[in-house]
Amino acid sequence: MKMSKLFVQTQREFPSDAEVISHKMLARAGYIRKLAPGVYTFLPLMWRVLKKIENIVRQEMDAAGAQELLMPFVQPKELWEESGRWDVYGKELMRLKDRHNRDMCLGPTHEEIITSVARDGLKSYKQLPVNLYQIQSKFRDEIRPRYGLLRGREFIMKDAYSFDVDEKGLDKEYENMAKAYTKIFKRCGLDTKMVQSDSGAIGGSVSHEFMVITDTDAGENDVFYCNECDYSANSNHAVSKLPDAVVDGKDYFKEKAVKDTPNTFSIEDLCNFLKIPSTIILKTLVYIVDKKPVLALIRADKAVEETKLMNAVNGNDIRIASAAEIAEIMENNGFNAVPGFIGPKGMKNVSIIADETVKDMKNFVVGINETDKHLVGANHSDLGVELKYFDIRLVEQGELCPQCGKPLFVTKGIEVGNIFKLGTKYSKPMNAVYLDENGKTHPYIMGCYGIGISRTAAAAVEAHYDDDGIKWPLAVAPYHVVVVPVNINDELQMKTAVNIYEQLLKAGVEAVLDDRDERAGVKFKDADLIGFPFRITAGKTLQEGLVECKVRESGEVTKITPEDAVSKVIAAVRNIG
RNA sequence: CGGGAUGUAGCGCAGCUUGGUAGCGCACCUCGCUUGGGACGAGGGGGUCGCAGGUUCAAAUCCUGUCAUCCCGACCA
Repeated sequence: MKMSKLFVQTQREFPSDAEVISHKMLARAGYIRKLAPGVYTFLPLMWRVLKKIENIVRQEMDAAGAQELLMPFVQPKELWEESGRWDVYGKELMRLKDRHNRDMCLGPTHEEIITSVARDGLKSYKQLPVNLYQIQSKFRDEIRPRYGLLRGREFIMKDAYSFDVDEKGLDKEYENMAKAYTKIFKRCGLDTKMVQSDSGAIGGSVSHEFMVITDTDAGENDVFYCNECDYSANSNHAVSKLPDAVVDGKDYFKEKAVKDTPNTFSIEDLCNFLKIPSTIILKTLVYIVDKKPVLALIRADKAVEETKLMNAVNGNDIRIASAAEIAEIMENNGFNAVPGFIGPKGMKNVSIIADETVKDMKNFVVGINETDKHLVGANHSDLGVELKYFDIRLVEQGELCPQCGKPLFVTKGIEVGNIFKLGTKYSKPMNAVYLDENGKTHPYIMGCYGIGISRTAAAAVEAHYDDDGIKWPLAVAPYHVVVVPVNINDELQMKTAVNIYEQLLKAGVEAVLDDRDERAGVKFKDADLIGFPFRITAGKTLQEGLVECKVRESGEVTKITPEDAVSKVIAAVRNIG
């Protein structure tokens, strides 16, 4: 490809609406163009990158025994009603009507479709196991798309679905996919960590996420990990042992008493007023889960992890209650306390979920639904309710690994892949069954496995860049090399460059010839920004019969003969396959 | 949906306070000059100033409404 004809417009400045590195770089270097929030055109360079990633995914999925197909993007409501998700998926599911007023939706994921495909085709245990996948645009109407390709509404995803006769088969395929995923990301130039996670709207029992750990602020997930053993988990799923699990307020309170605690609306106020540590306060938070009130009880120095709380009550949607909602809930229970003084005592018609940290508290401080008062020196028998304990706590760095007891660390991660054990979550309600050797029907045991293709591309940028631009890993770069004649009016330079370019093309290397009548600085800046892994420059060193070969990743520059430059690049490209 | 901000050429911005019919840099076209890290000079093309009302002789500018976008919180590949 000749640079003069390549459809790319680099920008001298970063777009003002970009926040994270990958978005800034991809927009400035002419890879993407925004059409609407979270909706981007993939310009030719971007499309080449995405196709490279797709091909790596394809090769590894095929090698792992999966078969590619392509399902419809627009889906009828009926299937979603069969699985029960039409009502619970929420606003991320883009719903629309066709001309006959039939309800449809844009596919955010394809469990329903693949399950219906499977039940029509997979009738016998002899046909199982099967793993089917597709690479396709998905649409999720995210509340707030941001970070460019990292959180688009329309994005490219590889989604695979496995069907087995039993759990054992699923476990095996799950392992198989985990291995394939690690390989895929490695080939894309990304080191990933496989972490335990919550299974969210997709559902199922076990799930893991593949996280790219970056030092940029683009990582949206907190990942907790242990340096001593293999434990790692997303913050929405991480568990830990508390270093100081048993707390007793007996040093502060000799006996149980109701105390005046005026204007202590926050835990901090209360600590200051009573001159006590927050560890001996029982904190009560009011949440709304699926429109119903839930009280969350937790030791006050710890925070509630909302996903865990939601799961504790089998909910789909959670948010903290507004002041007005709290007032209404209090009124329904015959109280009028304001936030800061709320507690479980006397609360009816609300779910009360206590974190495990509450279990070992003694002689603590708790709200009793009276404004400006707290009960101090309280114990569980004073709460007037039998508590149900769950782990709803947000883990913090420094807490101890649940497996080996060593301190946990936290880091930011970009989730590029996710694997789930679905079990019969879809096959059962959708009556997707096979016949065993005795002629008995059983629902398939399913798994599903996603990779964000466009997100992986963005993550690759987050992991490989410098001040001058992108440093694509060779395997996913839009082109392998740019050949730069410094001055196209210099006959020797131009002839040498064209010669190198043609040799590279002949050898199957993806090369660009920068044949633009631009000054050297412009060409070099563009080459760095776009991120060609190699740059071969035909310039003044030709007087010694040499060209320059620059490696973008390391910045290393060598003066070598044109022949050596060609062989060097060819060798590198052959090396990635 | 709550909190904050912004809409002026493909990109980045000024002009608005104090109304007088739109400007700068980059990019684009032409010519000259230049050719190893985003040169320079001259000339040129491109904008119903988000949209709709209103005030006024006159609105990018003032008023009202509306739409959109971006950032911070609840979603997820």
